[in-house]
Amino acid sequence: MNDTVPWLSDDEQRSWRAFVRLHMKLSARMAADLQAHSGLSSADFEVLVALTDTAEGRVRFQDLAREIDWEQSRLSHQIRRMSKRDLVAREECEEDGRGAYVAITAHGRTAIEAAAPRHVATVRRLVLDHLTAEEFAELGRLSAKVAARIDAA
Amino acid sequence: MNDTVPWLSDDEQRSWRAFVRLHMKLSARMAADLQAHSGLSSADFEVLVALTDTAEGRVRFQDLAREIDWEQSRLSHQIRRMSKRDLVAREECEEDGRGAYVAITAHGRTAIEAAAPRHVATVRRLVLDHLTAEEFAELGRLSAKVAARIDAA
DNA sequence: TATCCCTGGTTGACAGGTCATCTATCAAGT
DNA sequence: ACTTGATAGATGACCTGTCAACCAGGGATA
Repeated sequence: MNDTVPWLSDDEQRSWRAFVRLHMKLSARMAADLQAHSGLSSADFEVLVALTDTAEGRVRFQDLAREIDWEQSRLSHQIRRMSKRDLVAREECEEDGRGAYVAITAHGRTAIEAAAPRHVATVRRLVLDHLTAEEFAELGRLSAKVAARIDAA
Repeated sequence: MNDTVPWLSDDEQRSWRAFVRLHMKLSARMAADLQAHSGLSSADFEVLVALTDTAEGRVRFQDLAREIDWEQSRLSHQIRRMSKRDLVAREECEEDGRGAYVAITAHGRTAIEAAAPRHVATVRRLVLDHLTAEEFAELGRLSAKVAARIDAA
């Protein structure tokens, strides 16, 4: 089995490690910054963004899970915890007795609106400021290219 | 405060989301694959790689933590769990009564040697195969560039 | 309406991570 | 020796994520 899989070359190895390292540092920093300044975790933020992206401010569990690419049960746990903090609320689903809606609360809306500007500023400070517009666009293009094929691979 | 922070443009937003999305999918897939085929978590893998990278197969806690950029306590917990599974062992430090070494066990070595080829294959299948050599090098270059400045920012 | 399976969502147990706090040892200065 | 402060690492509480098992409501079929 070992024979059929060529190891990474030195250059490839360097690139790969840089890539992994960037993701590690970035997600750690962004999460810490968000938590410290707005009291929201990355998970909270992601859910709230998805909710504000919809017109009605409420979505079916399934749809939300698909939208942010999470497992069902992860979302279920997360929503339970967020409910306790009054960031979102569960609502019954009239059309389907099994289903349920997740709705953003007024408090949740306040929280994300307060958090968003700083979040954007952080993205700029940690990433955008260090790249030219072309470089950042290229990073996006390459990311999209790979991401699109990951599901199939 | 809102006024001083320009929102992301549509293009920037697209790039950023693609970037984040790639990270999410990739780490999820790699972790699942590793776990399923070798019984190791990403955390286990990272620790074992760092240990095999050293000549003696053992390192001081501090050095290991710095090497893989983890918090002290995270490493401590992780090593305790890995010890129970006989992947690593704690060893006393003669030079410094406070210190301790983490050493890879024979079983740990076997485990990582079994896991590595498939891991590399997965990196190839999910990422390298979808990019040209130039594109991948560029991805590495951009990652390194940003990562280098994150600590200071 | 009884039976079957499918689907939407929940739950409990457990691994992983962070934070604050604790213990033990070292290294200086007195 | 004796305090004092810094350093190495451990620990407990608590939050997050995964997995597998579960429960309840649809929808079809007989």
